[in-house]
Amino acid sequence: MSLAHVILGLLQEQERTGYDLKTECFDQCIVHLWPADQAQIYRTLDKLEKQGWITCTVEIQQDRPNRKIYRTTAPGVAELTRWLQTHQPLPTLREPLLAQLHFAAQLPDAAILPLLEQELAARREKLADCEAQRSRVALEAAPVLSDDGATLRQQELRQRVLELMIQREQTYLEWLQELIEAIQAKAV
Amino acid sequence: MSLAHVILGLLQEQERTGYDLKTECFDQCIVHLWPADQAQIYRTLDKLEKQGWITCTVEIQQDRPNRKIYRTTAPGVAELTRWLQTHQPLPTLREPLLAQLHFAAQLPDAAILPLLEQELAARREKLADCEAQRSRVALEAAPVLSDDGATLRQQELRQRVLELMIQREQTYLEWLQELIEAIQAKAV
DNA sequence: GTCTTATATATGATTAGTCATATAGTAGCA
DNA sequence: TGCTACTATATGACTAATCATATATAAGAC
Repeated sequence: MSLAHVILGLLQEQERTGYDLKTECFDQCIVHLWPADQAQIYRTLDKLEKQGWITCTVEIQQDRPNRKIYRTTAPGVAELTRWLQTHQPLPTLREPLLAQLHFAAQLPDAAILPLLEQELAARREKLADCEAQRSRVALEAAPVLSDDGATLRQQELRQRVLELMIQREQTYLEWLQELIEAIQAKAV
Repeated sequence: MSLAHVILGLLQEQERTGYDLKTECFDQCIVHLWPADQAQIYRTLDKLEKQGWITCTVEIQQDRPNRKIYRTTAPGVAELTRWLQTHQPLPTLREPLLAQLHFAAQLPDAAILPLLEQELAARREKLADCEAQRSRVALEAAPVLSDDGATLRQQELRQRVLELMIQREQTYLEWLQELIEAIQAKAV
């Protein structure tokens, strides 16, 4: 399961609580990479702890609920390193809109077009989100110009990953727009 | 659940058995659109039948196991039409390689490159598969030039869907190649 | 004679992911 | 005073998907 390894990766960067993981990582930078909900994060933390790949210390707080701060162990880091070098099978992607279009020929234009328009709007939002994230990573990168090579390399790799996600969304958007135009021009 | 609707769409085209669905549809044209394994197909057929959206008749065969031939019912077609016009939320995609790269900065080039090369090979295979399918659909389309508009529209839509899948794979491949070159040139 | 492949359906077990809800204290707002 | 929002963890219930295996017959390969 890759979620476990993503969490391992995040905890290796920095010790964190489940809440931190959710609000700082999964809701922000990891959303488009590996979405995970709160329940799954906490359950995976339990699993990782039982595996011995992470440990936790409880921080008792007076004004707020106690926090369980997790960090990686030596076997955890070893497992992460192993996973990082292991080729994963291509993800199976299921795109509802494409499945719909595969069967949509019988529908009139007036039924197909709204579907495409809604997808267009949703995709534009996602693209904007990825672009905003790219800007944030770029800003992070600036102050580290004098930093060590590893950090630079990380920024560069993450930028590239974002770049791909943005390009893919752009491809999708252009395709959608062309399809909409073709249908409007009665070419489909 | 969209699998149910994909099956509904396939059965509306033509009556079929679970085995037909698996071998003719899901293993061939639907693989890259909505992969499904045999167990899931049979269980979904049961569910659709209980829902009253499909019915089946058993064909008794002497030399081979009996076949359960499924077809859509009127409520089933109505449900398909409703679904075809209902906007579905964007799929959440989880790409293991991108997740790995997000954390891969610490790895030496010699560890990252094989990962990228393996992905490249797998993606090339997938692209070839999609392109082969596009050729098949194009061949199907040729004899129907004189056919009714609905069939032409269907071919056109399916071509467009395939076109997008191909474009997305090409984008991915180009990105991968650029990344490999950048790493080899020590630019990352 | 055995092994594999094709035809055909069914089910048990498990994992991964989602949705909802519970608990519990603090802080700010109206 | 009550309402909402934030911090923080936990669990029950469920769906979707995957993996393995069972059953049964026939045809063809070696």
